[in-house]
Amino acid sequence: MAKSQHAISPTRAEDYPQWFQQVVKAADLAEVSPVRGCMVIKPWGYALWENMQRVLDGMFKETGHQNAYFPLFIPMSFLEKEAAHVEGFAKECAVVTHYRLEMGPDGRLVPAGPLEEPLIVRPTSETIVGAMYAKWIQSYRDLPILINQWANVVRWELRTRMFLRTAEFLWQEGHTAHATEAEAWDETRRMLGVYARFAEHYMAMPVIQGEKTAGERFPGAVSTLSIEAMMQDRKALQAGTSHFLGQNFARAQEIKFQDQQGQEVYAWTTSWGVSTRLVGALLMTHSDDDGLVLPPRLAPQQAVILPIYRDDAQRTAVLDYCRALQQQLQGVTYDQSPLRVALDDRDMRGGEKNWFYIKRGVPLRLEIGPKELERQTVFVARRDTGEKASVARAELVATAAQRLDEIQQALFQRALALRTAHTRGIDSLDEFRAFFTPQNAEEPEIHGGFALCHWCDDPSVAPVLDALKVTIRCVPLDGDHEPGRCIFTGRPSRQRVVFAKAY
RNA sequence: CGGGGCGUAGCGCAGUCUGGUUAGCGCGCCUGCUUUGGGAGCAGGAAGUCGCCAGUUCGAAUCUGGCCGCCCCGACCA
Repeated sequence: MAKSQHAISPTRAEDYPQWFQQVVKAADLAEVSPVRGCMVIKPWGYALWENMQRVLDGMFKETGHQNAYFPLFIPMSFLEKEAAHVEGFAKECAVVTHYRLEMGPDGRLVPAGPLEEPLIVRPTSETIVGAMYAKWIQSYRDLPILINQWANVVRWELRTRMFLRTAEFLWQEGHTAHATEAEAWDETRRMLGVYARFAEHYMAMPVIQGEKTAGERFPGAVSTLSIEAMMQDRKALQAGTSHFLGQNFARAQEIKFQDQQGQEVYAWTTSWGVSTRLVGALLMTHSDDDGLVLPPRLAPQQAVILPIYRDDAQRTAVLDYCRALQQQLQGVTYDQSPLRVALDDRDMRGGEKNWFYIKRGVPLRLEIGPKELERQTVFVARRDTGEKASVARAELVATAAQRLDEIQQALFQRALALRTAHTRGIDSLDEFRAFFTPQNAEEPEIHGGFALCHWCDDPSVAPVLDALKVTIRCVPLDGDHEPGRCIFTGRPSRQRVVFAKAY
């Protein structure tokens, strides 16, 4: 008996947040853990993250960075050093106050051995890294320091969603120190560029590079740059950030050095990061009502071979053909690596196995049965378009890389088309309100998008945005800088900024 | 942390208002047979301290109190 038309219920149009949860489940990416607010990342989800890590790590190294590792725990006093930083993170920190457990009178364990100074579990590592940099840097010759770490961090979020906001998450955080302001600014922009390139070239996710307004800035930063992407529900997702920290942390933590003139001066620092949120971003950019859709460059498996047979005789012949095909395809180079092609000979019904891979988003499914053996063909199904065709075996091997590349490009173009279709320059407050107001207030349908508007930093703007649940995503770095008038106050504006509802 | 909802088999639920034999159903799981090119059919089977603790009662999944957890909506956030 065939199930409903789509593998995922509800569909995107019916209930987008529920659809998201169902895709995570159907693709077996992760599940909620017994630990409040934390998720277990399952092998398929983790393999995806590993691919992201591998590519990003290569990009960081190409731009001169080295990996290191700093402690999970940070003395509480470290966090107090930078005023804005404390305020930003204090209310969401896990705090370690004891170092052992004892059996209580009721037979249950109770914390014992109070710590003299509580430790916090890092929500981010600027302070512990800065403390070390203060020791490592004495001379301008010690600069720049360009370090990245892959780590987990904890932010005690009140409301969590898998991959998008969990109490513990995996990320990388780059921390650099420079002799000059200009050099630190270059670094901040360079790493934002790395993120943008990764998002677009690997994730096939178009992004807007921009600068955050004061209200959205990282606590303690002078300036925060971000990449912003539009999800399929037209909401914005901040997918990566790069902070110019100025000398704020350097002053707070005495990161100083002697310059060429023998003067003692403070260093200029930056920090930048992306997290497992990128997995959520990838999901919401490409997936459909049948489950996950993966861009080939990041797919843990780029193709899967599905043997079809009735009896043992067929099984042997089909599997031989499949193994030979797998070997041939593994000899193909795609994105500078051998093509990742799996052969699934599990004893499972054909339809069920097919859906297994549809839901997991494998870009190409290659069905091999007696007919294919006879004709020396492969039955190829494309995940992104659903297109299916019988292709000569030799031709498939010859065009496999090109086919994956087509999928990669098609996904990017489709995402870009969605963003373009729902990005609009808006010049009046009425139109702005209409753009961000759903037709059905009870059950809001997918609506809105990115509004490009003139704006000025005036306190009267905030209540209007709050009422609509709209935020300023960023001031685009490469937007046209035509001047105009703020749609809220009528005052002069230097350029348009991006407004959207956001995750 | 405020408002609302929910905890019963691995998952999803019914039963609770109106206490009463052995707590059911669907999916999944196990075994067998038949099947197998888009989510199989039949037969048999395993699996539950009804979230936890206390109370009321001859008797509690059901009533009362407390606690814990999860989900949704707000405020906060990568």
